[in-house]
Amino acid sequence: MTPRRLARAATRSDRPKVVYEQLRELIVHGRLAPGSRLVETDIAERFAVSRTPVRGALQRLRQEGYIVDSPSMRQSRPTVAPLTGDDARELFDIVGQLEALSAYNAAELPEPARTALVAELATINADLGKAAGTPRPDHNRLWNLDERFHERCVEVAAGPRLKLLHSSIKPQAERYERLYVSYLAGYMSPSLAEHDDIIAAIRRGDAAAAKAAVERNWHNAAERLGQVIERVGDWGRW
Amino acid sequence: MTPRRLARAATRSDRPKVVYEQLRELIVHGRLAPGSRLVETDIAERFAVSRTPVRGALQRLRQEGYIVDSPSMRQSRPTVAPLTGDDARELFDIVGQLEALSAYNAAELPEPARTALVAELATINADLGKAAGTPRPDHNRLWNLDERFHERCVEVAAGPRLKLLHSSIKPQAERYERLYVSYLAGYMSPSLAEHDDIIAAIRRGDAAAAKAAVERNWHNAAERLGQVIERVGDWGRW
DNA sequence: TTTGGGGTAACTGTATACAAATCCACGACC
DNA sequence: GGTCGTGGATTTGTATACAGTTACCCCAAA
Repeated sequence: MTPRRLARAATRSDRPKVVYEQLRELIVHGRLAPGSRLVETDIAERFAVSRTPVRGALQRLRQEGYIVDSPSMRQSRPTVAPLTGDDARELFDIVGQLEALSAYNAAELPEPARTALVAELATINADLGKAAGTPRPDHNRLWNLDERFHERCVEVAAGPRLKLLHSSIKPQAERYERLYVSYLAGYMSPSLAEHDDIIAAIRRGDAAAAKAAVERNWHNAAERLGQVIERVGDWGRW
Repeated sequence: MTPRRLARAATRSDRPKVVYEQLRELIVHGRLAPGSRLVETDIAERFAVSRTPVRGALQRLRQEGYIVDSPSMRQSRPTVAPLTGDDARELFDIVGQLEALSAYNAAELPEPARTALVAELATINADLGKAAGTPRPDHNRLWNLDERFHERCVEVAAGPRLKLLHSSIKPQAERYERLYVSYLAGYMSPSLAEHDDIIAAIRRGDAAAAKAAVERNWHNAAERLGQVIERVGDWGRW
């Protein structure tokens, strides 16, 4: 990957966005470990831009929770946010609440769109079941399918505000999911059943049930993940 | 008010924050009308700082939804976000979901804290009832009490992430509430009863009920507000 | 009177120089 | 040997100059 050229080639007003996306990618995929210090000048040099667009990207990452300021001093020293069990639980509950609202709206969608969505979700979940059933499941594929399942509801049914919020928070859950997906692969079958509940509720237009089903799915996921984290240990704390 | 001196006196690393807070205050209180253009140079001059901290403040306001970019062009021209019925409904539902999660946690609080919170909420709601019962209610006082009622749950029971999210979204609901509070004063009694439901659920430690009660409260508030907006007309659109 | 085009003014994006504040290491003194 | 202080290096915060783009205004022509 050659970030230098990407950022340079970017048109004027996209530079902060490009830097933001690249950094986020690095954080989510763990290439920037929790606790790492982010130095403006280093980043600027690395992407071949000045500190100005870098500042924009960092501020956004900070506001969205990907990076935090070192606790000690008044002058802010941004570091990659740590991954802890408590944070995971809170984060998953929040994402669950937001996606639950989407599901609520999805269940109230007018008829042609709703059936289409249900069909789509059913297909994805079936694929997910098949992928999980194989002897050595492809973790990346599992994650992608699960991701798409949740994403579709939001894309179709959420309003602009909800979409914005979701897109800024969801990737942070991705940090945890990507790290622990190998440990979580064994817990797929309850998740599959929960997805079926969601689909059924949306199909019959039962908004309250759809909402509750999504909340359950995420709350259970938080519990499963929390247990795994406690077993394996936190990252970025000691 | 003399913003010049405020921003100047602020210590180095607080300047963007001060500008942010002042601008947000102006927007929330309607002194900056929906659709107004925000020009970096003007703001910088007004607060007697350079464009750099102003940019930080604007970026934050944009990300939180207080300002939007003029629809047409690639270069961003920030304007104060319009107020519409649809947006109000979506916004209130989101805030409701977040506060519902807080209430859920509040109902699971360990014992000394929970009783204290319940007592506090009961007092506030009683004051609210008294204030609403007087012949010519003080709208500002009504709003403050209602605000405090909702705020306490979050302060006591929410985790750091939830608090952060809430503090960035809630003031946007405030924009609507402050504008329409005079029209909404007549609808206080259902809201009072809904508050009582919340208090009762937390008191008996019924987390699910507390969550549902908060969601109902906000969803109904969204409906009441939506009707008022449709009657009175949107702001910032025509 | 309205519409189209060109030119100018205004505003934002970027880069960079400078100032202030913190951290780190080294050394002196107890 | 340990601890505290001081000086330099590092890094962020701020201001400002410059470049590129957009919008607006004015004037001419239909």
